[in-house]
Amino acid sequence: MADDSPDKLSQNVGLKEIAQRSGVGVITVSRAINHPETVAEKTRRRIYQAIDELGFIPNQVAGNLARSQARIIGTVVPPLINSGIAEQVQGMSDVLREKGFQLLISQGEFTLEIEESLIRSLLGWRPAGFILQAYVQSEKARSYILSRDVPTVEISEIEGSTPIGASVGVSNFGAARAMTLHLASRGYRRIGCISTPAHGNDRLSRRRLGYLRAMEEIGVAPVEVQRPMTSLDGALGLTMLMEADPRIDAIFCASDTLAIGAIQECHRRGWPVPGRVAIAGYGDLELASQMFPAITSVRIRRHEMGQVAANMLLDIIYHGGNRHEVRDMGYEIIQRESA
Amino acid sequence: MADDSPDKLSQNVGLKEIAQRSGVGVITVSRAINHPETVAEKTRRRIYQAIDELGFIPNQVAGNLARSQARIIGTVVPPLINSGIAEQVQGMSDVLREKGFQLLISQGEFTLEIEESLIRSLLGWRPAGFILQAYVQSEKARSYILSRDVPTVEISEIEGSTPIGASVGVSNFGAARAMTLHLASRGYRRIGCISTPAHGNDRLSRRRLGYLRAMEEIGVAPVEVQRPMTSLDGALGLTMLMEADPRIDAIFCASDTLAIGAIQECHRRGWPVPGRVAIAGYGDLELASQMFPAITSVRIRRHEMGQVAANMLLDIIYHGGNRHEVRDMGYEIIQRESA
DNA sequence: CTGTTAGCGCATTCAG
DNA sequence: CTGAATGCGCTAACAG
Repeated sequence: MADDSPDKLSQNVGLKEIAQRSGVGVITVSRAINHPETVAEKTRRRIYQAIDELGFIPNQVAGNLARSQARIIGTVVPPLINSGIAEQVQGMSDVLREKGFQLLISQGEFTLEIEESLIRSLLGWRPAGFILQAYVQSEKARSYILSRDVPTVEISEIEGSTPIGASVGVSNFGAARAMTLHLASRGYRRIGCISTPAHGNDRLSRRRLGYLRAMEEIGVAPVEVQRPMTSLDGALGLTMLMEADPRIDAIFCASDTLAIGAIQECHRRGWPVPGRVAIAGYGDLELASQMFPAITSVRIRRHEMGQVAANMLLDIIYHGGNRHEVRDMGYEIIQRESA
Repeated sequence: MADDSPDKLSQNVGLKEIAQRSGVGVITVSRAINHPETVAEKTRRRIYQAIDELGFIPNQVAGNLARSQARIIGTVVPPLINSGIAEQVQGMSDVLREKGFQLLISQGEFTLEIEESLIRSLLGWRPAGFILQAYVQSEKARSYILSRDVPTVEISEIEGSTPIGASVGVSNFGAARAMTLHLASRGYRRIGCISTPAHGNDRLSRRRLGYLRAMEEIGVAPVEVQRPMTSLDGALGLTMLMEADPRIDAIFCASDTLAIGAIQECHRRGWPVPGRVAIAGYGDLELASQMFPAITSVRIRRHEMGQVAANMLLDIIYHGGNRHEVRDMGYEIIQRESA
């Protein structure tokens, strides 16, 4: 019989079994799978048939060990909740899947220490690349990545500190400044700001700085408050701001979620928006356009950003693309009703 | 010299190098890493020091090949946007990370065909388990998983069709029915429904059925419309519903996002909520409690659900836990202002 | 407590 | 176009 080890379960099929069954060597099977064009049509068909009959699924772990580099992209993302991050991940997932890469993901609000250990364990899988959400603050984690020379793309603030590798993003600073100036150009003077404290030097803090810069430019004293990024905090932020200075006539919120919360608070108070106070957001969530009043916001093409990041990475991996390319995705001020 | 291959880059450190440097055999190093308690304190310290000095990160690909099962959990999730799925993923990620497992994720809106190929490639990594978002419709994909005998937990409708393995979730049917009856108990009679078409027999369609059942029970003809799950569709849905029957006095929305959209549409029309029409949601997003009016909704403990799923899976993997456990996480009707 | 001997399943040399 | 040997880096047994 062809089966020389009766103990073997039929599910433990490997290249060898396929090879036997189709009367070729293992390597030919391997080739038929990875480089089909190098195998004769006829042989290939026989092999495919055997694969199908035995329900063979190549062991990626073994394959990638032999190749000594895994078709895996590591990624570390902040909590996806209440933010557009999910769209970025979607974008990444879309293109990577198509190219046969898997996404190894770690999600959460991390301390520097955990971040380090995360990067370490990701590195343990010898990933072909990293896509990071501008989240690598720890010097140690950075040096790990650098020393292994793993191609890396950061989705981040475009003007921030030196990226590890390539990066794609928008100028959060510029966008926030532009939005603030936009409010000023529409006649608002006392513009307040609700921003979210950043865990380090990341994109969120840049939005605040953009606001501050704009206020400096228009020569009005800033009034600001920092709150976590929930709609509850948007409401609280508005309250705090109005207490600090009742004459505030517009508020720039560093995220749409905050803006939504602030607007609801205005409704509760019976304040017309933008009649009593104008509210602008950031991020242009789907919800923003549907709110009453519709929220003036900054549009970021997040899904596309994820796709671009993945493509840049693949370009580096496969074609030796520029490891330090910086791609500015730009932003767009969407003028609606709330400001 | 200790270094007998000068060509080797210092980054290509393996167990062997660590072993040499600390004067022990490779296996001892391996043990010091994986089963520290089986190695003498003193030896261990020497090994750790060497690891540190050389910046060694164990190759998981090799390790898992040897172990012939990867410390990887595969997962397939629908688009995370506009849903509570992100929280579930967060919950899973939290516990898996702690236990040294990595999460291999595929995200998207998949056809049966793509779903199959996804499961196949996930299987290629010989994952220790799967956590699926009730998304495996294809018979072929199911049989793949079954035949490899991979421990699986589905986060899903608790009363749906037979799960592949264990499952955790809530009765979407029951919750939707309960909410509808709740509305009835508050005096609403002509209750409409905006639900989202499901890609198959999943939790979304169960919500619709729960609504339908409740209407049958209270003896009122249902009025329903099906729309995608965006806030725009919530607004459109309300419009369509009111056109179909202007006497509708309450609407059950199969998601909070829809409910938010519907409420905004009411605002635009100058309709008081719940004065003109009451609106109830499902899911209890953070936003729901902050809206004006605050949205009456069904609370699902999604983060916890993710954690429970991960823990059930680990229990199966490590302690031979019940492979077909069904855990009902329950739901809670949160009465607020909108209905 | 530690080391030696064998693979894990596949892909990359080389020949044929 | 195909095949046979060799090794990817680590871990599981068994010995010592």
